[in-house]
Amino acid sequence: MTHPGRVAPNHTHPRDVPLIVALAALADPIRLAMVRELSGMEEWQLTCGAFDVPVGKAARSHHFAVLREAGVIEQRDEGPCRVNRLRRPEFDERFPGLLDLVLRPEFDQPGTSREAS
Amino acid sequence: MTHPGRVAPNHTHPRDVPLIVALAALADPIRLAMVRELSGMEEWQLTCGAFDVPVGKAARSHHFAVLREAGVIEQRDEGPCRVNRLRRPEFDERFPGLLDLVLRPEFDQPGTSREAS
DNA sequence: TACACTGTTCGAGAAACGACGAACAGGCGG
DNA sequence: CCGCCTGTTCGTCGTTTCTCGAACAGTGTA
Repeated sequence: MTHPGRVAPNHTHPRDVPLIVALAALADPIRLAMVRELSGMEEWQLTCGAFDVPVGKAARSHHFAVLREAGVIEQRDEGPCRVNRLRRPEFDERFPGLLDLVLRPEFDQPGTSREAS
Repeated sequence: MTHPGRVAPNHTHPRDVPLIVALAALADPIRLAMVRELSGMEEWQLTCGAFDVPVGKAARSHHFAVLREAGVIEQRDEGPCRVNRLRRPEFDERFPGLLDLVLRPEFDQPGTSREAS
C-alpha cells in the first residue's frame, strides 16, 4: 500500500476540540475564505474542488483536513466528489459566537466600525 | 544608535485590527495564558516580568508585541517597569464574544460540554 | 557615579506551516 | 477495460514563527 486514494475522512466533533485548535484553524486567510464560502451555501452542496480559493488541490486538501480536525466542517463522499457542510449548530454550541464573528467579512478591513473620538 | 532600550510601545486600537490578526494572536498557548492571567488582575497592576509563563524575557517581549499589535493589551511605563492592561471594552466592541470565549479555561480540555449520544 | 533591575533588540537556530508537482486510488462514463 | 475526473498522500522547498543568549538602554537607588 502506497497511496490510500479514498479513505473515509476522520472527523473530530467540536466538543472534543480545544479552543486553541479552533482558533488556529480559523486564523488562516484561505481557510477563512473556505468557511465563509461554505456558509453561503446549502449543506452538502459544495464539492471540494468547487471552492474559489487561489491554491492548488493539494493545499486545498490540507486545509480541509485542518478544518475537519477542528470540528468546523464535515465531509461526505458523494460519487466521485466529496461534499462539505459547515458544522454550524455543533460548533456554535461548543464555541458560541465564534462562527458569527468569523462570518462577518467586514472584520477584515480595519476601521469598519463607526469610529468616534 | 544600536539598541533602543526604552521606546514608547506602538499600540494598535482593536478597531484597526483585522480579524485574522486577532485570531492569530490568541491562537498561541503562551499568549493565551498571558491574556488569561491578565484578565484576573486589576488594570495596570501586572508588570511584564511578573507573568507566569515558561519562556525567557526575550520571547515574552515578542509575545507582548504581538498582543499589542492585535489590540488585545495596552502597556504603559511606570518607573522601570512596564505595566499591562487588557483592552476589554474596546476589544469587545470590535469582536464581541471573542474574549469571553478565550477566557474560559474549560475550553482547553476536550469533551467538557455535557456530551450525549 | 556606579550598580541592580526591567525590558527591548539583534542574530541565529529549530520547528511548524503552507505551497507545489508528482504519484496514486476510487467512481463513473464511454 | 480504459480513460477522465476528483481528491489524498508524499517529498520537497521556502517562509514564518518561536525560542534563546547576548548586548543594550532607561529607571531608581545606594
